[in-house]
Amino acid sequence: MATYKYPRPATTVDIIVFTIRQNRLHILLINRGIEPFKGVLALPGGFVNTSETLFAAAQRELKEETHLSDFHLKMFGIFDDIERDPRDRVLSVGFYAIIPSHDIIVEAGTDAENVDWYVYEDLPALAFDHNKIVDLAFKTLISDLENSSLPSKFLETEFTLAEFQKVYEIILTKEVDKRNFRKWINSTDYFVKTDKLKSGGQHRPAALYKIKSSDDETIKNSVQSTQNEMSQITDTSSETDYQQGYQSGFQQALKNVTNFVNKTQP
Amino acid sequence: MATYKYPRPATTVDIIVFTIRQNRLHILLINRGIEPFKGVLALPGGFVNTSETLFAAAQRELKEETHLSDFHLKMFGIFDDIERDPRDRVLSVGFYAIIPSHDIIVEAGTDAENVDWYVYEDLPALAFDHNKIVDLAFKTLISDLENSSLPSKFLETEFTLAEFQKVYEIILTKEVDKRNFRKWINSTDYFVKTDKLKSGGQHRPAALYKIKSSDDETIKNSVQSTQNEMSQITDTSSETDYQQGYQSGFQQALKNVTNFVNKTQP
DNA sequence: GCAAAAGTGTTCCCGATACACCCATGC
DNA sequence: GCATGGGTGTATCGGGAACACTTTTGC
Repeated sequence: MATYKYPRPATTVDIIVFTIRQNRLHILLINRGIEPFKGVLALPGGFVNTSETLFAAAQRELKEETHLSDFHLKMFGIFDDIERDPRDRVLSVGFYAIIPSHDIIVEAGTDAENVDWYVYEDLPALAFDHNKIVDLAFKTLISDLENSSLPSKFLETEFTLAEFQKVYEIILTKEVDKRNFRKWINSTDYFVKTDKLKSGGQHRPAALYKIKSSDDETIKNSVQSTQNEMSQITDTSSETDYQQGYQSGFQQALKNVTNFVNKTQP
Repeated sequence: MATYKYPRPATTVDIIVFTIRQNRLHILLINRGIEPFKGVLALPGGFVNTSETLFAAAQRELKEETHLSDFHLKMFGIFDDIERDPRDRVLSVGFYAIIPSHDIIVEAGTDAENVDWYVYEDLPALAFDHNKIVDLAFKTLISDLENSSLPSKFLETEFTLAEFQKVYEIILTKEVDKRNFRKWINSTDYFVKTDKLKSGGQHRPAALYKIKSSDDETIKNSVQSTQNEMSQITDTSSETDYQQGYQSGFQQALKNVTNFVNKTQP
């Protein structure tokens, strides 16, 4: 290894905060108050200190800039283009966060002139390579929908199945079959029907569901820990030559490893 | 954002080089020539310069320490435990490489007293948190077997189906059904039968296959580009509460995004 | 009673799996 | 001719997907 005296790239974290408002997926952006890209929209984020993990840095930055503190947080990528920051060599580690719609807090912090929500599908050009980071965040979010407990992070602790289904439909921009959706809900042991009902309009009240857990508060205010590891490099280019590998006879073996565990931490 | 004057973590790359020797999965380790962990086995790797991408750093380090230059290379994780390096705050980005068995070159470089192959299943305690890094590299390799073209990187450009099947069996430590395996080979359009045969012993010669590609050399000497992005945080802890998410009606949509493209670059 | 959303089962299809025998060659 | 690995097809099963009607409430 080289010594410690060489110039080293700096490291930042950038956070894509997803929420759903008015039936559309939104992300949180700041209007940059300083150069470079002053006045341009950018992701919340900032430099990583030497005394904190990447997760801690992401939590700290998001709190500083938006006063949000509890959310589902997940590392999804690293961005290392040499010229991605005009000032210096800066690596960035991307995180995405999910907050329920009712938790919306928008309050500019130190570095941000302005913080606001923007419709995901209609984003302008962002500072640095942040459009690229957002793209990968969204792709990761989509693939993470397979983790069943994830989409309920967009909702309050108790939710109707119609609301839950709507989350999928909004993110995927695709209609979902109600019967199959409910069949799947029952096939997992992730959700339980509470004995409460939600009445809303001139129709039959809907049963409220919640995540099955010994500790509801842990779920609601969770930050997803990943033991500081990530995997699965992705390529955002749109070649379609992916092909499934051979699985016969060892599909189970593959599944056991492929289906990474998601663990929450308080 | 903060200014650029704060102390910053250093960034290293560590590379797990996989190959198959004597029908067993091996990885390349160096016997560290310098403190800390002098005399202890460790992964090849080193510090990232400000003028290179993480991929370039991984290629450079591997070449410096092992004189290997052409290989399949993939980023799979980031390791940021605060105390992972006793000297300083050091982030490490993990890569794995695959080289065909016949390409084996072992030659100690600048920082390594010794470089050698070790059986994956029988590794000793390594320096730093390298055991943890190796664990995730292997898990990523397993899940990447679903990318069909990947396991052929362990072989020469032309290979028999028996050899190819053996690669799966060695890595998964599990027998694979020959008929289903060949059915799958034909169902993909990744491989083509050449008109060559390989005779080897008192039995019927086997047809040689190769990856279907317009440029065979590109495949053989490829370094996998990932546009410097990675995704899919994983957790090596062994909780088993993973659950598949609901897919009905939008499984295709999910698959299109989940099945990340693997792109090669010269 | 009627509008509006909640709730509920069955059938079809495809891909994954299990499984056994003949073929071509070297000696 | 026989030992050795190469090469081939069929039947079953399970999960994903498509699909329509009854139920309960508010007005």
